[in-house]
Amino acid sequence: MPIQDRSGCPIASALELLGDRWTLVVLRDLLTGKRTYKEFLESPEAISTNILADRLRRLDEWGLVERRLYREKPERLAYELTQKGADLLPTLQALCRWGNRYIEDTWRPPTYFMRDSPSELLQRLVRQKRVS
Amino acid sequence: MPIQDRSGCPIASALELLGDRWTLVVLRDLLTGKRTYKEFLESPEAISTNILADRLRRLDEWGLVERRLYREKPERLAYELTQKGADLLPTLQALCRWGNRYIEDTWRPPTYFMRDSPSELLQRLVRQKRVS
DNA sequence: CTAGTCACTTGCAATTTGCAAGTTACAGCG
DNA sequence: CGCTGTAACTTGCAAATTGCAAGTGACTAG
Repeated sequence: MPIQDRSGCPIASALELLGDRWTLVVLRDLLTGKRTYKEFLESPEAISTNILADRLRRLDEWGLVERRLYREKPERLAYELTQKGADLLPTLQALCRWGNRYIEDTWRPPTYFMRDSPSELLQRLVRQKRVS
Repeated sequence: MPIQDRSGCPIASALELLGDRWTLVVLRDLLTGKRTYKEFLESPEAISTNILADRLRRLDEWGLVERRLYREKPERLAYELTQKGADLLPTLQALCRWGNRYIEDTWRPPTYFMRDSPSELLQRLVRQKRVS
């Protein structure tokens, strides 16, 4: 639970949700096509299960993702980015550019990740979902 | 102290330094002309003194700021952004745009903050320092 | 009937945070 | 000289958050 900020600063306010070690990593995964709890767990950063559940709950509460059953029996659910969530793409792109420039041995993300607009990327994710 | 990440992801790696509630708020202050410990403390978010000292130490260790005595007797020091630090401006700009769009009652930052390139802003800060 | 998968939750120790108070080094005033 | 004030911290400690391991419930496949 974050401190209530209410300074009115858009940056400080955004950090109430995003200002921790994991939330933006989950966002990165969502923006590169991951959709299930299991897929997030498989990322190389090895987030622990309770933290992941908590961050997904908060992303849902803030309206950056929506939970959607993609199969019943057995119940399986996917987390899908909303426009609000996808609109953090430019922030992640900028952060990524900085990381690539200043931190050694960081890999380059997929081309589409650095090139697409939030809406284009959202479309890409919808198409990908159809295929799988 | 952050977990050593070493996933190689530029985003996750950058979050080793930046992924907390306060570091980017201090960066925001630096990018809008604040330079001393006292000035950071006066920001409306009310960071506590031990956290501020720790974050400034880490920003220094990572090379995003440099400590500089601007007066001896009594010793007074200022924190000055390096190019590496100033190059986070695009990330903060993007985050700011997102905050203004999606979080209610957030104020608009100064025009130059949203318009300048990192180098232009750095120049602006140097000029400002001369005047004060 | 047994083992396996997915999506979690629970318990608990270790770390980090936030708050208050204290410290050091000097300056200015009477 | 003694006192108050300021800048830039540090220290102590309680409270909150994190990380790790183990457990749970619903179902499926063999």
